[in-house]
Amino acid sequence: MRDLLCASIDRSMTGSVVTVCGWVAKRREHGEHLAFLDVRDRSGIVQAVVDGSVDVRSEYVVRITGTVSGRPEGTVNDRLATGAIELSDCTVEILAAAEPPPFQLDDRNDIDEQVRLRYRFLDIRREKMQRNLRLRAAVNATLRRAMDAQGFCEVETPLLWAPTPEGAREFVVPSRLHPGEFYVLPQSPQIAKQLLMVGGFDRYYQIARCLRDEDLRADRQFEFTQLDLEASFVTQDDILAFVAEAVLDAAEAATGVRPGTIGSMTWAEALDLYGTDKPDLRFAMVLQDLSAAFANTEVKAFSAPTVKALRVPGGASFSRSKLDQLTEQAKSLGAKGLAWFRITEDGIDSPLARFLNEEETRVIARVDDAQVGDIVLCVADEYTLACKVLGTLRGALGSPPVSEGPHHYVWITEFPMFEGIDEDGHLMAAHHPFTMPHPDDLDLIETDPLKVRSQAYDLVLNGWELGSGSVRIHRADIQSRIFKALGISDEEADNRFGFLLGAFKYGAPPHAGFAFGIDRLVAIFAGEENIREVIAYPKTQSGNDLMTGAPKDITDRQKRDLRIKIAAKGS
RNA sequence: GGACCUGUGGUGCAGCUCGGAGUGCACGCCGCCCUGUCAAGGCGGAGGUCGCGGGUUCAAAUCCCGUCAGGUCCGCCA
Repeated sequence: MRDLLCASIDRSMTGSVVTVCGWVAKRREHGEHLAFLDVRDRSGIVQAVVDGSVDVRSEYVVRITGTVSGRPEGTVNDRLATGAIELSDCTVEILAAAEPPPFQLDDRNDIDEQVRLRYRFLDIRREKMQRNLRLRAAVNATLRRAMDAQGFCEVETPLLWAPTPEGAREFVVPSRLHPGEFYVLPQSPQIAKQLLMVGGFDRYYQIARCLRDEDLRADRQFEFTQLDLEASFVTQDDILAFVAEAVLDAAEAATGVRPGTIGSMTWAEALDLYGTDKPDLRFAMVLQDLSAAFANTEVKAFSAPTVKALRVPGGASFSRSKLDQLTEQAKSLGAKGLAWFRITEDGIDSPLARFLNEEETRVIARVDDAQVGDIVLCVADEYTLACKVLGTLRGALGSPPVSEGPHHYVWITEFPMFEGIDEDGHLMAAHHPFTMPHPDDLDLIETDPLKVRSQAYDLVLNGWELGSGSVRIHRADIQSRIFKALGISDEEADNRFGFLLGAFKYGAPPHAGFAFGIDRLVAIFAGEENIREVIAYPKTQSGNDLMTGAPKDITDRQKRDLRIKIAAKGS
């Protein structure tokens, strides 16, 4: 139907007759005998010179046959890849007429996302969406190649799985053949892939769709895509190397530059220095611990187990209302307040300045090599809270836009095994209950469980958590000690994970794995703040698909088959 | 479940504080003119439930209450 793509036409083809197909991106009218058409296909646009009587308008689908010609002198368009040539003596065949689209596809105006999503099929015709989705395809292809090259075998796992009421809320699928019983859509192929290890697929991967019925965010959709992998007879370091190879290959494919090796820090270091387990390393602003200097302070606001400080470069110019707003933010995160100290020519400017003794003043003024014009923010509280509050402020005040700055990858290792206590007084697993504790901490499971580190690790890029993984427990004795710590009885464990634990009795190899979000990775590669920009058909924050209208009612027949009745609201 | 922001011809915005005729800008659309444009240009034109409902008022896009939709965030996401 066509010979080549619009943007592939160049000077070397001058004189030849070619046929292209595409959409009319723009028509420029010059009277009865001359009009210019920009014809667009997936490659770009080429200009066709046609008679003014040719009746095609924006977004008509056309097939144009014309002679490749150099443009007359002085009419070359340097801003266009094909700006030196045009198609002349054109025959225009209208393959499909088109109504004017509900919004312009030329990026001249911003478009409300509501409108874009309602007409997503038009939105993805736009150059930016074409670029983003093709970037995503290139990343997928690279990831597959990298995993294949490392000896991994792609295995598909079921979308219809058994309910495992643990972790994220699952999407439920009613069974027609077994009315009253349900499948769930997997929040991840976690158990399936561990069973693959028992099954002897010692290097598994999959580009897997995962589904979680939790509230949506800029970086979270109901359904998202992960590069999921698992391997047997490997250490944590092996897994990190497999993943790094795939991610760095993808980065190279996406950006043209292969990043250096991925550094790492422990979870405890990340919390201490950055106040978060997903630090954005594109900028410095490291938290400082002033607890020692304020151990015996007279300043009431600072009489707390921990005093943490954050220097904000240039922050001395913050207005009082800006500081009030930061204080409110700190309070909403659980802090009792936020102390601030402007570093000025004349010393420290702060409501608290007159309460500080000489040594304390000196310490404040030296935080993170503070300079005149900076501001130092302090939170005094329990250690973890102080870190997290300042970590959040650090991100809010320091993080550049997604599209800016280098790509700074970092491994976060040695996550705690347990975090907090649930309503029933049981410890909660920080990762999941099959995570192997750190070998040095096995003795602490029963004595000091909150100190137990795990062999769980995250990959973080520019403040985004890309993914996480762990070495799994393959020994029944350790598993039962973890279940015990979590308050999961033998019966309960059997009920929830019986088929996994049962399978492990038949020879479970030591294994470990990882999964990372491709949506997030591609969004960062594309410089997008929102993963919807790299997903063809995303849902809104309230879980609606504005194009299809989903979710929707089903027919009475469908309900009858499934024996489903909708209860009245509030019942 | 909660907080905040947004909603005005097809699209993007201004108008809203301080109520006074649907007023304006850019793009698009339709018609006419135009033989070298490429953000083409010129002339003319059509196009509105100011998200929806209620209230205050002589009078509401504008003030108040409620509600819906979209967004950002908190909770949630083992």
